[in-house]
Amino acid sequence: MTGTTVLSQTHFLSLTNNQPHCFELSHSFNEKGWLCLLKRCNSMEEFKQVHAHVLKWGIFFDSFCMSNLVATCALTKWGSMDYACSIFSQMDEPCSFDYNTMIRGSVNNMRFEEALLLYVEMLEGGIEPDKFTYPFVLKACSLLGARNEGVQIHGHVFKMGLEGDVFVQNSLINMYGKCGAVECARDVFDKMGEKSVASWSAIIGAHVCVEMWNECLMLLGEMSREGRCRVEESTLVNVLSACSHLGSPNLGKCIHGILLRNISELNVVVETSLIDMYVKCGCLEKGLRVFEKMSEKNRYSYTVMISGLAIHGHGKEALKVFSEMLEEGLAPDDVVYVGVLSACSHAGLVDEGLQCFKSMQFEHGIEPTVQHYGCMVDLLGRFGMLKEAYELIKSMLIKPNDVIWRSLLSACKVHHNLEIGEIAARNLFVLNQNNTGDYLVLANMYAKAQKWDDVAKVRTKLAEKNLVQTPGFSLIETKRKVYKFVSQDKSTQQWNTIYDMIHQMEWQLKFEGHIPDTSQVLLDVDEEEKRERLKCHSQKLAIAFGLIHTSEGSPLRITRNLRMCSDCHTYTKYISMIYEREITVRDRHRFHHFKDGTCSCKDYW
DNA sequence: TTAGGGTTAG
Repeated sequence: MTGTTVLSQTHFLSLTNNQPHCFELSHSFNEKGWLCLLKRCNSMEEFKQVHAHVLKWGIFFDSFCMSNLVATCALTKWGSMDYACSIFSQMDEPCSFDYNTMIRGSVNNMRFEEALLLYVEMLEGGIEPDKFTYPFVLKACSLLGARNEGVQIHGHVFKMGLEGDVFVQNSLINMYGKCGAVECARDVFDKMGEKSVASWSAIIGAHVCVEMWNECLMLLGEMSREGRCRVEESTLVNVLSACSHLGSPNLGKCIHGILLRNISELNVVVETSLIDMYVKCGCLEKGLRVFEKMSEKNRYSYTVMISGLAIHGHGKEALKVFSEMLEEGLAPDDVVYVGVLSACSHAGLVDEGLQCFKSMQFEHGIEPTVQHYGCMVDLLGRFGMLKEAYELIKSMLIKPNDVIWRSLLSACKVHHNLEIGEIAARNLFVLNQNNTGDYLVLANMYAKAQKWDDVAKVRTKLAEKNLVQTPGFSLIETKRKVYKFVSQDKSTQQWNTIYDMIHQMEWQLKFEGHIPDTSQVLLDVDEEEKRERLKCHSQKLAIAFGLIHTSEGSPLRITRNLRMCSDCHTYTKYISMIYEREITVRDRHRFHHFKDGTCSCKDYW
């Protein structure tokens, strides 16, 4: 506990951790004693008293003393950047040390523009920046996403002859990475002599920023092969994020192994990343095991667990974990409520969702954001309560975005309500006219209602706008390698074998009574062509590849970038039964676990 | 004279 401070004319008394410190000011203050006192300050109150005495003793204009006052004020947790600025402004000749302190303090206090202005002021004042200046100036650029400024500063680094400093190089890699210029980051990295762990973390982080997940994993491999740097937690957190995005549990498990071998006690950040990786890779059980074993849980860990249970359709369990979080005394925030409401939505828990939406606002004082409304519209809409969903949108205090209207439109498609669907589409097209998927959903609804003129109108609009559909793809991992398939894909060398398998599967499916749902194909082609197109959707190609390259009975895991079409959903249910395989598919919204001809979503998705 | 540098989860 930090107690009160009483500073008299002759004594400085501070109660730190209940230990009184008493100094004879007359003996110690005017020499090095003031530095001692400065170091013992624990609050601005105490600092101001030391400052007052510095002024009283007339040592204020000693530059060494001023530098230390500024540094203490700008860099301690309890300090004040404004107060530091006021002392700094009184300095006649601030040196590079003072500028470095002020730049660092500004960055730590999220005052990034100010940090850059200080740097400019420093240059204009003819004060030469040193190797300590650049890491923080570059950090300001990364956090501002200021690539142009970063490039100029990179030029200054060369001019100053500091391009060989490992900290400056690491900062450059980070700056380029955060600004999305991965090639420039790579250039700095490749030219480095000795690389530190931070260099590897920074370059992997740079690839994470631009979602080059495979490259992240390759870099980790390179790092281990080089063997000079010990892999640290922070490096692996980045790689775990790559595994989550790739949906690659085997690689994720390897990383977990490396962590367990190298680090005796994992910290809460790493454990949270592990849970996130496992649940996003479809291994909910493993995620739960990590979660249960955690010695310390915070709001982040609860959020990943709740959202994880949500995307696997375990709404009731997600609500149970949420209750545990509240019992632990952790205050919920807006992000955890997004997880809670989406858990209700994925599992069709309408009453519970409505209840949570109310308690979020009235018990916990959290204003609903557009994401919360999105979850609620999704929850009501999926359940068929389309009028209620529409009423909720109309009652919103904030402007609904395209995601909200899209959610209503897709619910209208599922429940065949063209009237509200058209309202949703109209509003949606005001906000976003360039999403091909939206036009296709509307066209699909018209097609179901046999309104062919309207289908034609939507198609014409698509053509006029020159919109191209986002190419759907499916990823599958076998033997620790991730393979990517797009619809009608013939790019792989083995395409002949894969298409033979597709053909074989088609016969099996026909025998079991599967009828392809050609309404999913909105092309003006005959039925036969539609069936041909349908059977080569990326997910089916990935399944065929998986069946060829994995041993009998082993599970298949597929990750997709888009939502699954209903034909792929039915098809995969049949395949799980015919080939006796458990198939987990992660689409844009959630996980589907197919087993013995059924899906864990119970066809509610 | 002083102190100071990179990276990490929903």
